[in-house]
Amino acid sequence: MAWKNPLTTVDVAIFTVADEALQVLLVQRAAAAGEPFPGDWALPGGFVDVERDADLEACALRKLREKTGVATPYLEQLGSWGDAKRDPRGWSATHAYFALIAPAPLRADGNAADARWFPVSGDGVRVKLAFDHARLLAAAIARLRGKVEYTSLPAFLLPKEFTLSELQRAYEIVLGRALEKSAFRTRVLGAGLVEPVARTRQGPNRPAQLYRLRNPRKPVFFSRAFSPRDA
Amino acid sequence: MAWKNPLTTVDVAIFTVADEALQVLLVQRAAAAGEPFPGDWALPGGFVDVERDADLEACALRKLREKTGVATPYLEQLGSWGDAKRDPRGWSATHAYFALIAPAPLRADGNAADARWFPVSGDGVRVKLAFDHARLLAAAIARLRGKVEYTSLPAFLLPKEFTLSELQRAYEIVLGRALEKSAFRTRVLGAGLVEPVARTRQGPNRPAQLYRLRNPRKPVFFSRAFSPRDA
DNA sequence: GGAATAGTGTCTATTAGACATTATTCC
DNA sequence: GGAATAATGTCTAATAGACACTATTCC
Repeated sequence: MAWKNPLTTVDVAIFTVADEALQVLLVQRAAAAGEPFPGDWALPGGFVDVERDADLEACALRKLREKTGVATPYLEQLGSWGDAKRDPRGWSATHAYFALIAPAPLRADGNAADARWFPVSGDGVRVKLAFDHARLLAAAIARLRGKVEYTSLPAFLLPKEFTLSELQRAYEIVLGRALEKSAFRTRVLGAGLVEPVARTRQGPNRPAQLYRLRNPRKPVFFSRAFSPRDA
Repeated sequence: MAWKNPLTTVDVAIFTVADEALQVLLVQRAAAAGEPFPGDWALPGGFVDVERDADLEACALRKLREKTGVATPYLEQLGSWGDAKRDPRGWSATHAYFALIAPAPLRADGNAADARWFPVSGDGVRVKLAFDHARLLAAAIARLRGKVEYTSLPAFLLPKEFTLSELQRAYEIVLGRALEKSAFRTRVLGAGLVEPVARTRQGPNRPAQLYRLRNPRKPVFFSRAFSPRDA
């Protein structure tokens, strides 16, 4: 192989919903000499380890597990970005994924000395990101918002059991706009996306039926988007 | 960098519609000694050239141009596949794209001694493909079929000017099922996807209005899929 | 006029959206 | 009973699908 070969990394945009906001997990880069973007915040990621990672998805899952302990997220490939300039060390290409998980405490161990949830505002976060991660994150947010219009993705941002109101709230947080309750329920129940469990959520008011995903691995696609009106 | 780094390639699934079928462009691999999969058919692609390719998309466009001469196709990133075994030369990752172009004569020059259109049948072609290209091609076909339900992608498989009947036929070929004429026209015209040009297609019957894309760069997304009935 | 395809009109069924109403709990 | 949220019902507007019908060319 007489070829100069690009560097290969995997980065993961990990989302959840907490505190009434969409949150993304960022890690702080080491301040060691020679490291690019020392101290900056970045999406969890890094070089593919050809000894440990069987394939790209396994690599993404490993990075997610190292930061959150979550082993079975919703994981989707976002795309890849590669050019001569995005990494000061040379021509590099990253395989970007995005993951949706229920709110989870972060693992402080390992090399992830500093991992934190950041609320999403607009098409990014308020801190400057390393590499071209602002671009990756914007793409992840756009993909998520786009798919939420016609899929069940927000269900993966919630704990295993949830009420329809909580699900609707997750949709509204990601979309940034209110949805009509009746239409929302008809749609969700009609799609067979969830099934009721024999428990209710108690509160200072009428208890709410709890549901769980009928298929916790696969999202459901609706044949119509929400609010075609504004389209 | 003490890292063993994966090999990096770009592959492109190039589609068109001709002879009443969806066609994909394949190239025959060299039979030289040491080359993997000698003589097998494969998607056009190969190693990223860090000297010539500014970024991944430029690399994909270069490969498309080398085979077809087309410079401005509809080009979309399909995803990436990387693992330890897909290339006998070592851990490799490919960035896959898919392109839609109007029927075009192939360029016989260059290293593409043998490039041919193959009709798509089912989720692939009838010849055995090199590497994991059968998997890539199946993913490309699935993506195309899926998006055709709710986008204007088939318009990119036609020449610059076309009639609504020709556009409908392109949809039907990709989808593999008939569409209702009236609903189709209402939808296409209502979406403002095309605009009439001051010419008609003559034939042994009533001439048909010719249209062109209003925006030849960007696809249109419909808010509803075709035939939600069967969904 | 006949064949062939282009293009339009009418009707119905489905369903999202808006909004009102009823239901069930805690205090 | 009052507050709060859950859950359902009713009405309307939009539109896809089915299918019939009209229009325009060549022969």
